[in-house]
Amino acid sequence: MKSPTAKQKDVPAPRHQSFFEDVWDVVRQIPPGRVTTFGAIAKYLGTKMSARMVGWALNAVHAVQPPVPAHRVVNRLGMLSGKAHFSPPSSMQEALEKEGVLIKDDIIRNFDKHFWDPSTALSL
DNA sequence: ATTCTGACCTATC
DNA sequence: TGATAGGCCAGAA
Repeated sequence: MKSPTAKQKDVPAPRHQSFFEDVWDVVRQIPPGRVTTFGAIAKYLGTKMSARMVGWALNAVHAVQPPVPAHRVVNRLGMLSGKAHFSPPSSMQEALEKEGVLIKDDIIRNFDKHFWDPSTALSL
């Protein structure tokens, strides 16, 4: 049944999930000990996607469920750009080191080695 | 309604 | 060689 005058606000059935959810979904698929970049996620979602939105998506991760391992997402240079947004900031580095990722000067060592590309991993 | 910013990346001068 | 501008979507003032 449906309410004639109801706006159906409890029916969150968007044709395509918000861009944010798409990003979170990809980030959640990042295996431990691996890291990815904003551009990689953006490119995987679509060329029309800009890396900027990926960052904004993670910006709203603070109240999303299930939790998103945003600490595995870094910029193309492998530097913990979002480190300052963690609580505490060192939490991001600790989380990565805990998974076996060496970090020096807020930059991931062997970044290309830990680099996890969704287009390749989730590649059809 | 408009304006601005935001954890980026790529291209061009 | 470095610096600058543009691009994309969403949320807040």
